[in-house]
Amino acid sequence: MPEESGRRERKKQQTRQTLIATAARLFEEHGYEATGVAAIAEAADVSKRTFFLHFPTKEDVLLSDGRARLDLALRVIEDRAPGAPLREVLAASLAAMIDDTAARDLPSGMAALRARLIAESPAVQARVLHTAFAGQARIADALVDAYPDVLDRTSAAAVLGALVGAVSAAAIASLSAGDGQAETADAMRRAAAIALGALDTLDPPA
Amino acid sequence: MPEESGRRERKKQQTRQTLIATAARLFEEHGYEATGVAAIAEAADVSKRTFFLHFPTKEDVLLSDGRARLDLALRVIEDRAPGAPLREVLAASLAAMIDDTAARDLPSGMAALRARLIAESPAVQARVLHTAFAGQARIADALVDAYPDVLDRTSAAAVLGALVGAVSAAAIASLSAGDGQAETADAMRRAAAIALGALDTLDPPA
DNA sequence: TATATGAGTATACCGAGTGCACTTATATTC
DNA sequence: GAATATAAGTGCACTCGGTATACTCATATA
Repeated sequence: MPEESGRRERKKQQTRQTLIATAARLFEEHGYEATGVAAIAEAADVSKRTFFLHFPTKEDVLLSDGRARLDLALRVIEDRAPGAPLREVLAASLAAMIDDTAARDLPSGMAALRARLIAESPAVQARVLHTAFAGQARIADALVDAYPDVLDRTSAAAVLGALVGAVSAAAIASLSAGDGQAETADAMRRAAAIALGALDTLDPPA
Repeated sequence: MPEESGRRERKKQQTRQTLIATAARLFEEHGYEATGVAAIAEAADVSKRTFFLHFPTKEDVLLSDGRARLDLALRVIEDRAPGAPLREVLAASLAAMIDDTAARDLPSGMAALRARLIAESPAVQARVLHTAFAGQARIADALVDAYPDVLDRTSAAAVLGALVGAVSAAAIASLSAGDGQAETADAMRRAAAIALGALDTLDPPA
């Protein structure tokens, strides 16, 4: 599969990457609120309109890789072994996301920048929460499809809410405490383990 | 305690209530996005500037009673019996918030309107999540102060994240499924029970 | 009665985000 | 290879949420 790799697509991706890198740099230098979209576009040498062609809001330039991580989690659920227990699949799905975060997001420094900007700007905070919540709902739907006998929609939402809430709260707490990458990844894994305990209520382990 | 009840304060509160009622009516009639702050202020016969004197953002006119609910939860923690176990205090704190929601927020119709607007507008959704998250952080801090031996900041964040995440996800899922007040309150309580199971990891019950 | 205070006002302003009509580079078709 | 379709990017005018400033006026206080 050629995967859309013509010159046009490459240039589009390059514009996108330039915008992300430029925005990150400017946020780093002057803070989030003080950096306007017009300034980002100017520094990336594109029009303001082009920025919004790539990102629906100013905040989204910080969340570009979230969708990939969501697809990862959904694929783990879809490709589960037949008869695999809910708890196991959920743990694997979550682990895939955390591992990806540890492998890509944390080392790039993007996660740390994002954590700082979350603390600084309510707008960023709100958008991150909203994005996480939307992703969480999609995973919950996938789980209901996969385990219609074990989970109804509301329970699935509750379980996913607990997992995502625990992991993201732990990640933010750890990053704002100044922890390093390894400690943060570890905090996320511990939070996942704590929250997975909640599943025993629905689906007791042997 | 006289509680600031001069004529000036009464008029201020009246302006505030008028704004809330007017906003609710206009949102109801024309939808959230289609109702501008200028229109709300106009209909309430005050200037646009006055609206922002009472509410920091357009969304906040829908969330006026959230702070009271947070104070309720914090007070339960503060007034705990000496030696009361973490799990119990946390459950009581959460129950106080849910009960207050069921007793005041749901019957007033405000919760239902809010639920509809949450479904309709990402901006409202984001603001609700943000408010919930901010409250969650304050409760986590209070818990760390109350149980310094059991909880560090990251674990507290994880536990609270799990609880708040579970309850809000369940509430939103239930409301957008068209459930009534009683069903929604019940869904929130079940979600809380599920997430509280997670606590056994840290603080095993007898 | 004199004075301080704080709610509300009018106006001009900023920045995020959109609609629209346009150009231009790349892809496709004959 | 020329003709044509497509889609990325542009420029501009616009809406709307939110803020700054300098003001008026009612209420509270001394």
